[in-house]
Amino acid sequence: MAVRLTEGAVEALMKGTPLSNTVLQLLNTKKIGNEMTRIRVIMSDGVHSSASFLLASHLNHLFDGNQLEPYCVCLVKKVSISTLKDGRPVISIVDIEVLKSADEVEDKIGNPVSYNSNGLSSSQEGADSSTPPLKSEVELGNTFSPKSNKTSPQKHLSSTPPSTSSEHRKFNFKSNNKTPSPQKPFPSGSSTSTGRPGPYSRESTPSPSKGRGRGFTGKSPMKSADASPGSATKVIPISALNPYQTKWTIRARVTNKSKERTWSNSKGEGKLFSFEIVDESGEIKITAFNNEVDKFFSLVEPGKVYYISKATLKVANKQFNTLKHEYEMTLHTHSSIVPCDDGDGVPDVHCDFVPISELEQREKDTILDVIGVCKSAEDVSRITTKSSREVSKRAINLMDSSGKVVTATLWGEEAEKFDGSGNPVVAIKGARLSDFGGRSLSALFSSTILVNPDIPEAFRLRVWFDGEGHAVDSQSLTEARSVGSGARMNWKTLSDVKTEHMGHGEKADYFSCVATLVYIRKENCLYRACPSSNCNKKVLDQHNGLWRCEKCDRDYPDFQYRLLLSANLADFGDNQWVTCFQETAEVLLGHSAQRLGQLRDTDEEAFNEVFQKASFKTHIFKNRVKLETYNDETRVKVTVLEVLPVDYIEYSRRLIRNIHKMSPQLDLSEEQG
DNA sequence: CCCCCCCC
Repeated sequence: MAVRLTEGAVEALMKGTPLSNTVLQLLNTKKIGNEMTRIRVIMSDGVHSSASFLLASHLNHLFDGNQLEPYCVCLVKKVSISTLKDGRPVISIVDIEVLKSADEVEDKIGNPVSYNSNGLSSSQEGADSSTPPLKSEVELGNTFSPKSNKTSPQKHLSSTPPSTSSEHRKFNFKSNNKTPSPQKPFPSGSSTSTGRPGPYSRESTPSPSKGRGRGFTGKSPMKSADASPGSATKVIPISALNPYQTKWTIRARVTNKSKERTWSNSKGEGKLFSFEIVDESGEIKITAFNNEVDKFFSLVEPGKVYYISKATLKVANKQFNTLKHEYEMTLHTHSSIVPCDDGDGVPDVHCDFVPISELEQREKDTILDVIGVCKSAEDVSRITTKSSREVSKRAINLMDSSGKVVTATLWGEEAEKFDGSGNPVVAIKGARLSDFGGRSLSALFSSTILVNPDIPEAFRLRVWFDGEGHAVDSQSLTEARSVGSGARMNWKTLSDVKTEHMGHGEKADYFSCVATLVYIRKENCLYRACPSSNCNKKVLDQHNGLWRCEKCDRDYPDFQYRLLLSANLADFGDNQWVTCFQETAEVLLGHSAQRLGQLRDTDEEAFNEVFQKASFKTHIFKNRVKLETYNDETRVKVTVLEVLPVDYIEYSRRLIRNIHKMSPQLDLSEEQG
């Protein structure tokens, strides 16, 4: 039986429509990323093909199990589409099923042409060879090239131009590699591998290629003979630079570039910009002033590799330079910066992302890298600094898969241009950790802010957030309210609730308390609920594979687990049974209802452990209390509306207040400490 | 040769 592909699906997906259950033919796969752990896929609907598909990593076993061989026909059940900084889409395949194996199909269906994200179809050629390389396909790793890595004609500026035109030619971009597609991807070309000659060798040595800028299926070409343009000086590692040696060339990648800035002080005025570069040996900061700004500002592009020679080394001013190098560099009239098109072996920017949940353990003022989904963002605002300067600022809330949120502040232009719509993934390299509000982050002039960066962490977060993360009850490390906002909290001890007869009135009462979860009833904490959104009604097992919702008056093929938790809270004076619904219960237990349902059905031990771990934890509980009559028995019912992490400053203030309540003769001012 | 890293 012939299989019918979902014609038009590729175009729709590429335009950002997250179609489900499309039937597509897989034309090819390729391992990508520095660790070669991501699988990129070319999919075809018979009309168009596209290489913008990425297999979500939890599906890698399908690739490893040789199920995703070329020409197999797949049901692409679920996708998650994200957009790279330059606007190109990445279609993450979240769920897929092979309908017809490669053996059964044997050939390409139809005559698909490659669909480019600009909406144009390339003519003639088959998808395999004509698909332009996505940056992601060649560079996925814990790295990024911050700005565009376009292969447009290189600007070529130098105060001492390259000596020969042949060398210039040699540096031209090597593209359009039409090598027939190898069945297996070439071996990992991790830029930090040590089992091959280093990048400083002048010998012509074969080198595994990361494939930068080469065709999708291109085989690693031999690296061309090394040559530093314009001089006979040796290419040395950055770490070997010092002020006592002047004849050197380094080959390094630009990782961070400042804006052009002017200054004016008693010593004079001028303009400058600075950038940072990295090679296998280390990093160094380079500053250009005045004429050198004009000469080099537009040439130097983040992410690109250059030969650099003839600059001045001076001792780094550690007050303003966070890099480890003992020296920093200043460009002068004879300095030379020449683009190097072959960046093999030169590492990309590396981020050491600190999970948001770990920020509480890190020391204040640490410079670190974070990545998260922008859950929400403030509007931009203008503030005046202590030195009477006006600056724009915008706070954004970043969440990662730990469910923790941290507030990060962007400044100036970064604040103004930031667009948080669509919950982009945001990475900040070199943010400063502050203890404001508990823990928060601030971008510095030296920070790099990346929106939807082209790195696996970002794809992982995208898939996580679009799948389950958006519904997770997050907890912020940054206490949004400062002093006085506690006024919104009606603080009570548990004994207050009783002695003040809270909830006995017409309307419900609301109170907040600090209490410890001393007991959680596991029994009946989960129920099977209607899968339609906002219904939540318990469904009945029809014992025919269907679940009946009385409220919707419908049978469903599935259900969703929901939590309805009964727990006992205690503080220093009393205890209280409370009810937690889905959202609060998930926070207390640290797992989604769905996950707990699975655990209960498959791993009782792990299920029990969740409750053990959640027990004897102290939180701030915001509650509703109301008198309820049930079977002629009247009692107060306390429902937990929100669970917040205990902020120790708040907590101690509250303790003081309570102690004061108990011993009013003590003059304890809350304003102290 | 700069060196601003901010605000609640």
